[in-house]
Amino acid sequence: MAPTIYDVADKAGVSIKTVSRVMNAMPNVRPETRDLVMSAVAALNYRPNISARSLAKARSFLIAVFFDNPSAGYVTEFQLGAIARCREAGFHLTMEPIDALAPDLDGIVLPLISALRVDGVILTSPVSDNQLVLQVLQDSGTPYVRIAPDQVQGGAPEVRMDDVQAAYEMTRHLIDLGHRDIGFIRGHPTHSAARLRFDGFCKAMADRGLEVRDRWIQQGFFSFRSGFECAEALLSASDRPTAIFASNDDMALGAMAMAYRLGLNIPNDLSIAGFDDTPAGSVMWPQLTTVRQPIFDMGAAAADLIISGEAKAALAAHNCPSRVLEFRIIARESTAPPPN
Amino acid sequence: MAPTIYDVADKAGVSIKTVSRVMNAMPNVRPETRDLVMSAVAALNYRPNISARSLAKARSFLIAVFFDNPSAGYVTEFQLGAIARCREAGFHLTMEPIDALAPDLDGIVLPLISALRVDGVILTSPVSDNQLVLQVLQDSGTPYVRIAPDQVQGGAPEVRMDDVQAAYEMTRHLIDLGHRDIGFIRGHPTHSAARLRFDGFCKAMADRGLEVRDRWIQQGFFSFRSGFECAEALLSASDRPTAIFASNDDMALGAMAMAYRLGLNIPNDLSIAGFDDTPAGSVMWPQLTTVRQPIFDMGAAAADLIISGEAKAALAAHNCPSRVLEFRIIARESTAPPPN
DNA sequence: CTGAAAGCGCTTACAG
DNA sequence: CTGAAAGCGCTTACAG
Repeated sequence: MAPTIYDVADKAGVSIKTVSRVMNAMPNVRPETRDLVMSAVAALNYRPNISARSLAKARSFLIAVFFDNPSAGYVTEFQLGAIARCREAGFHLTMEPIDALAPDLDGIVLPLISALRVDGVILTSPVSDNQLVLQVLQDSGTPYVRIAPDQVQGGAPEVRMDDVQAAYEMTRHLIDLGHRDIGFIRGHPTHSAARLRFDGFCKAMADRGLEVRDRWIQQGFFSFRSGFECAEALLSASDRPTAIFASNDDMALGAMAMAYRLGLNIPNDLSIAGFDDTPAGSVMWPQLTTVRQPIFDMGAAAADLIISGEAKAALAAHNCPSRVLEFRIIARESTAPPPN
Repeated sequence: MAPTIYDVADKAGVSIKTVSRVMNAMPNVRPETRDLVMSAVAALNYRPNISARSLAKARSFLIAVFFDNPSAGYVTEFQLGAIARCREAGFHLTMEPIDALAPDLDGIVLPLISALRVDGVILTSPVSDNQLVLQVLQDSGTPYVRIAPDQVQGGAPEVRMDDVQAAYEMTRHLIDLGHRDIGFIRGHPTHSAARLRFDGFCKAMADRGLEVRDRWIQQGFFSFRSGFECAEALLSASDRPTAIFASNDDMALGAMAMAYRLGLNIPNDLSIAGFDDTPAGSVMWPQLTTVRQPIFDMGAAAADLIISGEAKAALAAHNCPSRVLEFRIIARESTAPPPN
């Protein structure tokens, strides 16, 4: 039904090998021969069968993303970036949700990679720090890329941004506005970025000789609800902070909702800053001051590391080249000087 | 490197055909033979190579989702449902964002299906009403499923819910609380569900003899920002409605933000209702009254229609069996009787 | 109930 | 610069 390489070869009057050469942009084809083949391809509307190609090359042109992330905005944005790069190279992306706490985790992961024979796997945080998953990948010889991992570990490239520095600069932004009493909402404990952002916050406070009060540090989980609840703990006492720095946008929005509930005006009574620059933050009122994290670009970079073969090379050499992407502080309307 | 069907056959002392029979759960295998094969499979940790199987069977075990949706929450939830069903059946999902306005849309879609040879395509709204995409799929003989389509059209099964009835019941809920002055925020004009929800609203109002004022109907786009802006138009005049029914949760949350900005208390001064029951709505304060749409189940149903072969049958018979899933009105804290 | 042979549509050495 | 042959790892008729 669909035309095969034989049909194209017949029509062009060449061998299938020559068609293969043209389709794969290999050298040693005369321009005229090439044109002949291309015409036949166009006339028949031929596309190579990816299964046949996969079988012959022992490659699948398929990249899997293992994820376990509470933020739909993050997942979607990352996915879009990875797909963009895949499309340029004729690759496809398959999304595989992974429950890190599943009892038979390797029973889930192993079939995934051994049946599909993906050319590579992208691990978003916190799966990027799951030792069992890393081990299975390593043992099976599957190239993989770790996103924002915690521990440096050989065998796979890393894609990350400088979370410490970003949190440092955002804290600095609040301090420069005049805030001295700053509350902090920590991120999900299993995500290493959560720890790094907290480190950056503490460092900035210490550098200016400002006190980090225990009561003003709250443990969140990257969800809107946790931000809502942490803000209540932060704001209900009489000695409340004049600014809150939340470790991601979802929690910042939760904090904002709680502030409204308590009758506080933002930013006049309270400044709020987030982290991520997800779409919701830029349309919330007032617009959220946040750190722009290049999530789309991180997805594209991760796909590129697999497509380019760097991930495979890292696996063989057991090293971990890393790509560090740029962030940017986005000062919008949710932060202002403290009252009085 | 990875064990093949020959390795298993050798170890079990049978032919590869018998191994194939066991792996595919086909009849005519003696229990003892079956056990022999299973032991060999376990011992070698054998998994059939999906590329080889695809090539031989002319099937890919791959399902593509074509989407073009502004709501990350919707996309992720749908994807999770589809993946759950795929995993049971050894299928995988590849996500393909489609820009309906791309100038060379068929140049994008055609390679996608002819190279991958997916076993089926799931079209979420509004791609499910894109005539060009439908035509390409139909011509190529690729089974597909349409989610919440507008026009009934032969060739593919549909998965939908009764948007008219759901909007009708939600409007009824507001009327029963005592509201007579109800504003409505319409959804994105290219999504057929947007029109159906508006129809349900109008029907409920008419059935109770209530007036639908032009000024109280606003055109939104399913985004937080559009809900925010529509609510401003609705609430800034002196004769404002006592309740707002937004066509999705994102817009309802936008309306809520605007109400706060204008100093209105929810639900005492103003009731707000949404549609979808996305996670954000249930943690916002006050929790959003909304329609629970079974997005996860719709994803699972769509995958099932392809895996079970119903989509293929529909293509051959040129009919369109439909699966209509149940909704539920979730009355939470954002709606209450009108003031006075 | 089980097996030997051919074929799915490509690519990879190997010749020339 | 081009081609004939073998092989990737499965499944599908066809025998027995």
